[in-house]
Amino acid sequence: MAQRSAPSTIVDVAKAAGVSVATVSRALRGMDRVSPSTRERVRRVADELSYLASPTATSLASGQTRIIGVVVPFASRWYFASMMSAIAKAMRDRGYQVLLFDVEPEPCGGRLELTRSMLWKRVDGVISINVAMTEGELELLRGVHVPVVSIGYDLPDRSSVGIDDYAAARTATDHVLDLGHREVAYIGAALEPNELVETPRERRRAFTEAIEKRGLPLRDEWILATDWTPQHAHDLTVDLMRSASPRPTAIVCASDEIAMGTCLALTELGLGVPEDVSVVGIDDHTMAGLFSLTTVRQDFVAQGEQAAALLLESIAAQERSAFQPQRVVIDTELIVRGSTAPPRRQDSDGSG
Amino acid sequence: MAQRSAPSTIVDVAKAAGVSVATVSRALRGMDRVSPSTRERVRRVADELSYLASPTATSLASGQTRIIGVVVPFASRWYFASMMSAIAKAMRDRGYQVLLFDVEPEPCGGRLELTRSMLWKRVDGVISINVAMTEGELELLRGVHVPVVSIGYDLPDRSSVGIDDYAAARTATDHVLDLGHREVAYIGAALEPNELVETPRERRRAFTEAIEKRGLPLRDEWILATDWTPQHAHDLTVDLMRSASPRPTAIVCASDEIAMGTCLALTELGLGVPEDVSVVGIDDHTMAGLFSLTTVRQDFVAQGEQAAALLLESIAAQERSAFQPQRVVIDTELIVRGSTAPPRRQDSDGSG
DNA sequence: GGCCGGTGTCTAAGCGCTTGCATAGAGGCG
DNA sequence: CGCCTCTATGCAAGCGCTTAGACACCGGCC
Repeated sequence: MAQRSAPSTIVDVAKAAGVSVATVSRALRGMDRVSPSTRERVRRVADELSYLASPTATSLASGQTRIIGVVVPFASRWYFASMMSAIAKAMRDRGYQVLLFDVEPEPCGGRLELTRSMLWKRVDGVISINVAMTEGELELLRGVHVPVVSIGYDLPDRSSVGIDDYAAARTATDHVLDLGHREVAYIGAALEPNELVETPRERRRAFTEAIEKRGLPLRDEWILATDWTPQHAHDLTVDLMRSASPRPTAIVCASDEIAMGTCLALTELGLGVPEDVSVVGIDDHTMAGLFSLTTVRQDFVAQGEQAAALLLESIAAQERSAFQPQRVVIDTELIVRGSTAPPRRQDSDGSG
Repeated sequence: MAQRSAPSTIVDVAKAAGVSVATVSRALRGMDRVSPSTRERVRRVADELSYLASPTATSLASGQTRIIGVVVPFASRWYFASMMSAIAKAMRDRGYQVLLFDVEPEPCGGRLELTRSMLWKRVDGVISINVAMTEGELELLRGVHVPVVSIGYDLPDRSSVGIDDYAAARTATDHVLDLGHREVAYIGAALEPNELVETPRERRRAFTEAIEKRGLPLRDEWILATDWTPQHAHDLTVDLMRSASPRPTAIVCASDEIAMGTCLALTELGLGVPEDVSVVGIDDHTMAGLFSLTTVRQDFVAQGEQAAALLLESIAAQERSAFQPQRVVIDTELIVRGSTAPPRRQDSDGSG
């Protein structure tokens, strides 16, 4: 007589357990005001009927979807994919699922903007990874009362997690400086027009300040800006090494992908890494080991965890309307591999 | 008097337009049995109230979530991230959102299995990218009546899209063979225990058959299997080139990531690509150009589009309970870059 | 003029939960 | 022994939509 076809609802469980649906709901969700024996019985019956609360019904009634959105500018790029994956895992552990908002720009035209229909009553919160939110989007998010935490940059009145970009780039630069390099170039990222995104600026500032701190000359033509792609970095490196005289003996890269492009370019030009040129990156990319790349590692898992935690806090706080934004900074770590070494002894030193 | 705070519901629109909620629902969803004038009025009122149907309520009432799940074994790897991104875009164009099911194996233990709670009443369908479904999962999917389309492999009684793995690998192999290479190695992927996943097997078979077709000897020790990572490919390449005698003059790789690992290894060993060894891959990875990699390109956008289309068909067909699985094969294309060239003239040819 | 088939619209019954409030017992207390 | 306080449970009103079926109205037809 048991209906194997139709999945059982809370009503079935209530009937089978001889209680009201309200009690079933309470019992199964671990709320108080349910006697231990009733709870146990309800649980057993629910199990037997392999009852599972309908998420859509639950959402409608409770107003919560247990889904969060993750906004990324380029879902297929390594950094974003890695971060997304880390977030998805952290969220899964907390009982949430992740909706993908890939706002990658179409060939023509700017990136996709978040809309009310993507968010409203759809997600309990949003994690935005390094995407410069427009003023309109920020207002939208405020309007639909969706908490946000940002990764990699800060949003007004929102929690955020990220690494210390300045410190990471400073560590990378100081590393080659400590090895004795004095002719050091920097390949970074183009500065974003959006003021909120500080990574390109901060990393570059760290580089220039590290150079200046040692009293070394700062050459503008040795500070290059990419679109973060290895290809672009490759091309810039070729130009740089062809035209510069003297040539830099070390190149600090704002990311490992940039560094990989640079390494490939150097090899192509017949320059040895690190014999002729040292290269250091930031990230600890999956392929960094392959390139023997010295780098400053950032921890995706930790960032995903923190972002998840902060978002849930924001959600909870919103309900109590008692929200205090927080900033969490995750440590980075210098990983020394084979792409950096002291500069080759110069026959001409210039000094004296 | 207008409540800017509370978002308007269908009831508000109905009142303001002087019709019943049923009419609003019909009018807004473009159903028939609504007079043009009424429809127009309802539309205008809805606009004015900036009404948006609550997705949770709609889902509860209609039984559809307009969300699909994408199952990937490693969300952060390039292939999966690219495919996911393509799917997300194709689905977005069709009014669906994408829920991420990253089933990446934990350090210890197998991969995460899909559960009823991840699927039931949550997604209208699932696209599974190259993940070997267990028998339990297949049954689960059947049980919850969630249509599935698979990418990169076939599932019994379900639609699928993919490239012709055999043809792709055959093209790659024939390419180096046509260039005159006779000492050719293959670095592929370990064969999956799951019978459904044929990519590793098919690509390898294409290689061996191409070799045999030309009457060339097949050396087992020149057929290597990786876990798809460049690092593994790198290590295998180093071993191969150190131990083999004679050495292969060309290496066919089952993917571009493998090919990149191989190229890096060769460079490290002081071997030129393509002067000493030609390398060909499959995929046309974002970084393939950087490595000047000759490769067989596969089109992610087309695959994502097709998968989306097939899934929507499956969903529609399921409602009419008239489903016919389909298999769509997307063409691949040889992209010749600089990593392949005729073999260097051998002083010893061995022949006669 | 009565009958009929369309249209356009409404009524109301769900969809399957959550939750505020009412209530029935069970003790504890004076 | 009556009264009050708690605790465990039930009742029922939502949550905001979809949709089957009822119904009114209209013109056309014999």
